[in-house]
Amino acid sequence: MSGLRARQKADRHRRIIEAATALFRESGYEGAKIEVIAAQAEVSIGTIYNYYQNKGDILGAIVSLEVNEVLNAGRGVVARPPANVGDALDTLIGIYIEHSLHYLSKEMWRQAMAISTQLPNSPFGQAYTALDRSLTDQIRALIARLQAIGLVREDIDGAALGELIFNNMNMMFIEFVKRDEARIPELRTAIRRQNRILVAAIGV
Amino acid sequence: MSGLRARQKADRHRRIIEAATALFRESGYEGAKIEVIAAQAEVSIGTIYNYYQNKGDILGAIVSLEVNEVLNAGRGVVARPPANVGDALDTLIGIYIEHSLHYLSKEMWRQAMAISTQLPNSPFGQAYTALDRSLTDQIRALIARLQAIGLVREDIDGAALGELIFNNMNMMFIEFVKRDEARIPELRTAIRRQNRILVAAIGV
DNA sequence: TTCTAAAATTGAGTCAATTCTGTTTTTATG
DNA sequence: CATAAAAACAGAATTGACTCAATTTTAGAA
Repeated sequence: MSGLRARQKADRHRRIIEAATALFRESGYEGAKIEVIAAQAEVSIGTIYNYYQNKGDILGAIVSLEVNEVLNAGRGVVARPPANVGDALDTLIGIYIEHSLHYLSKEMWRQAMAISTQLPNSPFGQAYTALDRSLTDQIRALIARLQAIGLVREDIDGAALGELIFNNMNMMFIEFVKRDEARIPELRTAIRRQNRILVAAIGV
Repeated sequence: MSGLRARQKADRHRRIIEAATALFRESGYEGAKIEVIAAQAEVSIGTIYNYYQNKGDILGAIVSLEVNEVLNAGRGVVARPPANVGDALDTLIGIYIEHSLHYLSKEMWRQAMAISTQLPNSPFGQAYTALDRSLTDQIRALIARLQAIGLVREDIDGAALGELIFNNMNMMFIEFVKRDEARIPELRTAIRRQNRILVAAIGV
């Protein structure tokens, strides 16, 4: 019987994530003390460290939820892309960016990104890299789809192009979260302008 | 007379940076305790914090040295670029990448990047952003030069293109420092492959 | 040379993440 | 239902970055 123990475990996980999400949003990542998260989740400090290797991993679990939602939303665009290369890219990237601040504040993103570079081999570091990879793959899938439809030249190196587009978008997003006053519409406009160069180069 | 006081100050700065560089390389950023840096530099803990706002700023000073060297080396390429768009980009990017591990280990880069996203408004965060900006500007200058020579089409949006190339390179470099086993030649090959798409699009 | 205000240094103390060890709870077995 | 091993928990102790009030050093005026 794996009953009680497993149930309690899942329950504690949930309580910790809920408490942390609330506190991160409320007081910021640094401001949310482990002691307080523990109290609000009704577990001890030791238990938190039994579930997560460090404070960053708690944030990591929250980031994963967000990115997986974004990936899901992106699937629809890849399946039925707008009938124009520029719009197709803009729509997919739009989904990524518009969703991005749904659960996570800019400060939470900054911390998450920082931790993922700081500790690339921690559970969260690896998970974050995998998420980036999934996003890159989704952009590549869109390009492949556009090639299949005949909107993008067949001789284009889709794998390299997908990386190029993702890397540029991601870097722009990093700069975006670094500046509290930066706004989404301007971010999207800037990325559109950059992608225009590519769109001109790859269209049939 | 600005003598003694200024001299001692410069001397202490130098000793702190020297001690920190050695210890960061030896024990890693986390492993290098402020207490030990202070002892090795023959100043007190408090003095270190009088010179630098936090541990990250010490690393920041070292990063600035490195990046400024790279920027200097890049000037030569911009002044007399190879007579071919692909080679010109590859040469400039080659300089950036080949220099990058001269003073800084991958671990130091990871920390520096992490801090710059984590605390974008700290002295170091701002300096790091400015350095990125300078590198972007240098790539833009190269493109402008190539346009002047007639190797790149005049109607290309040079500003956006420069960002695109820098952002992609930078993101590739971030992934590179995140993986200890990653090697420079493979990094350069991958970036060359990505840039090939652009080169094809922008050549006259 | 002597003296004083300003500048700089010092290191013990604070604070919060993480570790560690003893205790409690759960499970499985007879 | 008793019990021993395994798993999970608790929270006091540790650790290391950073602060701050007291002390020392320097500059330069008298």
